[in-house]
Amino acid sequence: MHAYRSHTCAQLSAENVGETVRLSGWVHRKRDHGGVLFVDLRDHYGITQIVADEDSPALEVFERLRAESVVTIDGDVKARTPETVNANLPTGEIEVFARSITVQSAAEELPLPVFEEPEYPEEIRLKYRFLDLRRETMHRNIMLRSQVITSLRRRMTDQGFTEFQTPILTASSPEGARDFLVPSRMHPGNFYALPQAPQMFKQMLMVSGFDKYFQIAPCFRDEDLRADRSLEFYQLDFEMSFVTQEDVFQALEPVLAGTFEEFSGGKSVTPSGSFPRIPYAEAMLKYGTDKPDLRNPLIISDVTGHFAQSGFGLFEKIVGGGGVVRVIPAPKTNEKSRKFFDDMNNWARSEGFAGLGYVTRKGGEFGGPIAKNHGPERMEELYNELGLGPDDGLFFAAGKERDAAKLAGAARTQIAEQLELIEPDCFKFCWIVDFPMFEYDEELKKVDFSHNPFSMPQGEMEALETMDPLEIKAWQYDIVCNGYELSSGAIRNHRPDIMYKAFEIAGYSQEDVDTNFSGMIEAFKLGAPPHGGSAPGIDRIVMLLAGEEAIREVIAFPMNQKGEDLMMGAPSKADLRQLRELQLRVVEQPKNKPEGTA
RNA sequence: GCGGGUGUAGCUCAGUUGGUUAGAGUAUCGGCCUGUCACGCCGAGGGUCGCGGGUUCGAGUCCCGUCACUCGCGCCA
Repeated sequence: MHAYRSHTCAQLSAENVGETVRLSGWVHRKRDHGGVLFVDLRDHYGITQIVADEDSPALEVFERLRAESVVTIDGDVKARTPETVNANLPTGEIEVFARSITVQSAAEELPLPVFEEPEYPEEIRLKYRFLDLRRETMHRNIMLRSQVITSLRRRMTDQGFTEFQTPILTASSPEGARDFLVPSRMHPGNFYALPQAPQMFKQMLMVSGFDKYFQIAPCFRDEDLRADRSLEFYQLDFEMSFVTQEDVFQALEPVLAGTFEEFSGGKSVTPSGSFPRIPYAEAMLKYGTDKPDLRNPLIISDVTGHFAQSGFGLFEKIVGGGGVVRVIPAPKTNEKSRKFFDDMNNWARSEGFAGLGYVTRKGGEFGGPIAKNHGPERMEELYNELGLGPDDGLFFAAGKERDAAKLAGAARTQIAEQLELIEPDCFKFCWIVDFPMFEYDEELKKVDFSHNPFSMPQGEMEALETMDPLEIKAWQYDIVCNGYELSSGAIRNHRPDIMYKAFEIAGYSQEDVDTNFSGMIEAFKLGAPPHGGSAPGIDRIVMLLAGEEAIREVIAFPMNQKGEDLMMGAPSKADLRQLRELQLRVVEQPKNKPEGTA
């Protein structure tokens, strides 16, 4: 017989009654009745009840063994009597009578219980992640992650994509985030950078003639963390040659829709081939964000024109100063108290906005200061234009366009949540397209790239030469699901002449480009195919499918919000020998910075 | 860097208007128990109320500061 087990803890059933078996696992739960004792023995696969009585040498061993100890049991499979069958357990028709027991590893008192799953502080969960991961939900999440990755990989290879590996120790890439640097021992004073994405390499693979690349790629960005963002994360990174934006969409939609359908547990998924394409400008207007949650039925409208002349002085002033007025409907709020509307305004203030105005309407009767000053006839006109009914409220976000759009977007989410309008049990995808190529940087007082400088401008050279730079769109796109940005991507600029011209508009010379991006420019001068791709975030995909609200719940060993690994104790100080080898010295910063220093 | 929330036993939490020796469940330890599956019953140990300062006759509770964790903003595709 095998040293540790003849079966797993999920394998035995009534068919095995009478067999002698060997099981190994963790003591999940122990029920000691004195002369008889039951143990739920757990492994990766499931749970089997072990029983020991005074005829078994295992009885007194189990009596002093704590939960989560690891044991090997030799015993006989016995049928349970009908009244003792546990219908909740797949192995509930049988139990194993322990003939002998070997304690492989006795557990001390636990800092957090594995059994049952109340909320625990993340600090303790992360410090004892190996215990946390034994819990059913976490175990299931991590298994789901593996299955999702397997499915994504299969769907990509089925479409003719080839998986590649690209360097982890590399040079700084031209993404916008802060790099992680790794000192080089052989080149003191020089540093590798960890990839923020394998961007340059995948483009180089296209130039190398490989046509369709993908990789489950680790990426590193040294920026502050969020619930859906960590220092390191994985992307389904892919790139294709001789493609238009439409080709990229047609390649990715079946992969995402297929994977979501496979693992959504019956929730509806936007079908492949019908992901809506929403231009960036439209998204900012209608949803107040470039990552709209389409489960939310509310649509923002611009009503600036209505308030150019208005009895409501504040809006008139804002509009006169070049600002805008946006509105978010609050359908069927006639029964809502004044507190509901005031609370929304307080919420907006707590979020750092100036405030959120509102109009109430009950049975056609308008209420609130905006309606009063603007006048009921003009309100009626506005309502008719917006297609709103006699019992619909209306919230107002006014200010500079950027601020008003942002407030309206946040309010749209808040209102829909309060009114429980978010459609449950579905995954709604959309593409955000036509991102602007350039934007005006208010701080630097100059035109700069708005996203990635290596995207192809729509209209190519002609657009760069003839159009207002701020009007030029890029072949740049994001894919969004339920309000989460899953990826961004682009058709790349593979033409050195267009590259130079684009950088010239942003204020960089040909020499700047040659110096900073020599490898890429060189490659593009020696025969580069038109190409493009995208890179959906794996952690966010699994998070959505697992129904979790933080990617930490689908990462086996995540960091806390300060970027610390509490289990391994990273980051940690380097010892002097290591530093000497690298010719580095740590310069301590004074804790209390005197005024005027950076 | 900034704003919100949280911090009481190993863990989850309660703690009234500022008032006796800070409680419960769970876990741990000891005792009893032959059919449980959240087993049950009896008992015990376990506390810098995050930390520091202040107000007060008296602070877990009020005030100020600070730290930790977390959510968000900035930042970041």
